[in-house]
Amino acid sequence: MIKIPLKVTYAIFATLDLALRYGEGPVQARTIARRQTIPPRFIEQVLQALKQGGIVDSIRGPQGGYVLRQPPAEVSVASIVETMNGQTEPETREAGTNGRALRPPHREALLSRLWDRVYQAEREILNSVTLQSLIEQYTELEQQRAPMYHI
Amino acid sequence: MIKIPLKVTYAIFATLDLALRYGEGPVQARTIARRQTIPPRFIEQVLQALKQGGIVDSIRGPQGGYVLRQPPAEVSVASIVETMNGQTEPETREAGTNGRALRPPHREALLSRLWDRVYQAEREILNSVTLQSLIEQYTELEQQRAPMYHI
DNA sequence: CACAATTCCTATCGGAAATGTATGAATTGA
DNA sequence: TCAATTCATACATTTCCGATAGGAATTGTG
Repeated sequence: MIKIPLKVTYAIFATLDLALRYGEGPVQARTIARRQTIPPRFIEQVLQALKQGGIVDSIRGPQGGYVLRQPPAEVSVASIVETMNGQTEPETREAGTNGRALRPPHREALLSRLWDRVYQAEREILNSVTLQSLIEQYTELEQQRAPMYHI
Repeated sequence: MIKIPLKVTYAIFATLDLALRYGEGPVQARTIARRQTIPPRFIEQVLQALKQGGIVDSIRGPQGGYVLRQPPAEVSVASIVETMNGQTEPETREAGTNGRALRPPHREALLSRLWDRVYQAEREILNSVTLQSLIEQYTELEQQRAPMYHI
């Protein structure tokens, strides 16, 4: 029931792709797009945002591409989500001041306290998950599927 | 950073308005709209949704209106939020199946697990808050503002 | 029964946001 | 110099959200 923008999902898969090749030099946007089935021209914008957020670095020119700025264990999903969300805020519309007659001021405060608690809980969870732990979970799942193939 | 639809805020204030008059007979949509500064024609839709969700009951005809279906202590904010969110789902679009080349199936599972955890945490918080407790918090805040006036 | 008050149903609309496409400029290794 | 790549920006399309509108259905009251 939670609404996760596609943009965020793309960003996680893209950084996950980079995490799997961490230390092996830059990966091109096109390559990530192909492997992760993300629209090629769209992923550029996602990577731009991730660069602005300090998640990835970029190398221009031939053989250029993108690399994770920090090792996968240092990159929390929270930082990715926050980066992708906090992108576009042209005007902080103040909902509630649209007409006249502001209700008692506490009315608004009541709910923002509640939303704050929810947001806080969300952040704690996403902060505890890193690209590294995601990869580990992933390989676990893979092994459950085809168990002991390597023995 | 969390995006709470106005619809949800309206729904909470509307039910809160009903909670304050619980047991005193139906309240008309127009009355709630005026008191809570909500667009009159819009609140009808909100109340419709709340009715579909089993939160309120409606009485038609003159002197009709809306009433809470259960006492305020029994109505959790979670039930209101879920009712208002789960409204419009024409088709559960499966992101990722749009072209060809499904990625390894676990890739999707990985994230849905994560979102599930987040959603779960949110639900636990919202489940612990009822209209009754909101009212109590509200009057507490009011008394802090103008303390001891009644002594 | 007639009437008016109310809920109920459904369509529509404008603007904003999300998603995706397009074009070309800037950078840089070879 | 050239080609591969990122970078910047604008544009198009679709979907969602908040809101408005018109009238149908229900029902208490005189």
